[in-house]
Amino acid sequence: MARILITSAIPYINGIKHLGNLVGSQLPADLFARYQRGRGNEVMFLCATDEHGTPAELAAAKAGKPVADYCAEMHEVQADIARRFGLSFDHFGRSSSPQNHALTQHFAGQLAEHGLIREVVEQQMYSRADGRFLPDRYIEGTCPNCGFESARGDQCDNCTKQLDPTDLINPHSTISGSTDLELRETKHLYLRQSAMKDKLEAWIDSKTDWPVLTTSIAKKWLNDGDGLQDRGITRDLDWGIPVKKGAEDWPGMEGKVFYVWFDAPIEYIACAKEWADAKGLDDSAWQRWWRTDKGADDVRYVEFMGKDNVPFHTLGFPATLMGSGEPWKLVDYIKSFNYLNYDGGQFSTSRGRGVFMDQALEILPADYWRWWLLSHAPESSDAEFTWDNFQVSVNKDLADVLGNFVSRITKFCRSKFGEAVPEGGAYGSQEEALLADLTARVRAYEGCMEAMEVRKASQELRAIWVAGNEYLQSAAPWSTFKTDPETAAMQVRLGLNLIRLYAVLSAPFIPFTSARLAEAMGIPDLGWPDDVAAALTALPAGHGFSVPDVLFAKISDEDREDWQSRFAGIRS
RNA sequence: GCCUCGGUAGCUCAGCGGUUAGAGCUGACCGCUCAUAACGGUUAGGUCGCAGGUUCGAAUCCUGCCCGAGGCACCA
Repeated sequence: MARILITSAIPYINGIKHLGNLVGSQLPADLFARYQRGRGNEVMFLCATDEHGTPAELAAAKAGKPVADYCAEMHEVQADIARRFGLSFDHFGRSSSPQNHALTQHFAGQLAEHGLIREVVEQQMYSRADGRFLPDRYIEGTCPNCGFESARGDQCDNCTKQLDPTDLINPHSTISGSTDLELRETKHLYLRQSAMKDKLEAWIDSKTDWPVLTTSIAKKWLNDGDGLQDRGITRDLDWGIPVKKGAEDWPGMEGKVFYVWFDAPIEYIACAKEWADAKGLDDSAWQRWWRTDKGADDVRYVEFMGKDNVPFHTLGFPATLMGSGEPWKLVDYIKSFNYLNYDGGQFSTSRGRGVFMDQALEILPADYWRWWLLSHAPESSDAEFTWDNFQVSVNKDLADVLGNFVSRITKFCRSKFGEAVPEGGAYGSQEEALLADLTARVRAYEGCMEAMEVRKASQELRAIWVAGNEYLQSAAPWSTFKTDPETAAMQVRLGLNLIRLYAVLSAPFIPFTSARLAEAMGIPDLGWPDDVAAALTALPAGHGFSVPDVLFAKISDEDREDWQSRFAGIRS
């Protein structure tokens, strides 16, 4: 039995995520986790909320709540939505957990001990009105190069020139609008990534099976300009993990916290400890997933993320793990995704444009979204959500091909043989051909799922559903029944078994529907069909079943038009 | 500006050096009538972004250009 460790990029705490965020990491990670569990492998699937940083502090202030309370509430909101989408995390943790505090401080201490931390005194913009240091992007002013009035402190959006906040004319805080800014001296810790450049590069070079999208970004950072640069890992903020050297205080760093991108990936590990603690297990339970000296040497670790997250997962986080000098498990495969756009543009939280996870579940069950999103996952390039496409895909694939198949076979059986699997008859050439076809298709489906080729896997699954309709059409039990009821019984028995097979195979994509099918067929045990022919005899003659309600109601034109205008957002 | 990825039928995509460029959806036609007016079959539809080049042969390799997206280091 293989052991698979799976992490999804951890969603930021600030607000409810949209469908693009969902399909970019959590949903495909869930697909993979469910598939691997279905195959009988041991899976640890981890995700969490990413709770630190300036945006969390600002969102909390806007909501008029203490940051800790705000994050606790938003964590529950996100956890609830994730549950309702069927995201099957073994644990959904928090980067603000005590476990992550301790582990992040531990890593910083280890890195310092190995001479990989240096202290840097630097000048940074401070806003007296806001009472905080401002990240470059929170400062706007007039561009000295082109005169654009809303240039940001790091770059002018108009002429694209790279800027320093001190370059700006009439700089002001984008938080308060205050112009009362000054340069202040502050001390920060830098992770000496430059010292680990060769080690990181050798490691990246060994990953020959990774997508180009992933390795090219890493190599750019490694080799561009002067090569890999050191990275600041602390900030002057109130909310975060206090800077400490392991359990010891860090002289001169009082009142400072670790930078969110330093502690967020460490939460992948801390999350496993949260899981163990919540279950009352000791440290060996989570260490066997993360420490190669404590049982993790046979673990395959796969990370899922959007392409914007790649640098931190290919360089920053591995640098932290390698630099610790301890035998932590490094990622084996990174599956990265492009972006999902919404109807000709980007999803936009501020404009209310596009569908957000909570809204999606208000209008349709999770499986509709899961199916569409996964079968249109932005793997090779950016993808686009349109209501037309959504309506047509869902109606055709789910309602017509799968839903109607289940309906026609169960209802036919009920009317001719009753609500139990009929007995009698033996396979003929049509059935043998179907078994051969299905066996080949199931093996192809497994191949796609192992390779995490999400779209192709969805196409294979759909083809497996279609094979059922083709069989019914050619076998025509409604016609056979008139002259040869025994053969019709065999055909129907096979059809009912196909439903069970579909429940098993479809579970990674549409888990809620699979569960309904399994219940209707009266078979709670959904073992993976390693032997397809055998799997199609799992429901024996005489086994009772029930006719399920309509699996997928079709989306009407009225619904589509209604939703299209409802989620269009404010035109600008 | 630099780097990377993408631009293939009306739509969503596959193919990435070798027979007449494929699939699903949409359209047209036929069949079936068990079923959510569902299903099955047939068929139509493309100078493979543009211009050059390499090759016996290019959607597939190279060069340039156009269009879209991302990255370019402290925004998560």
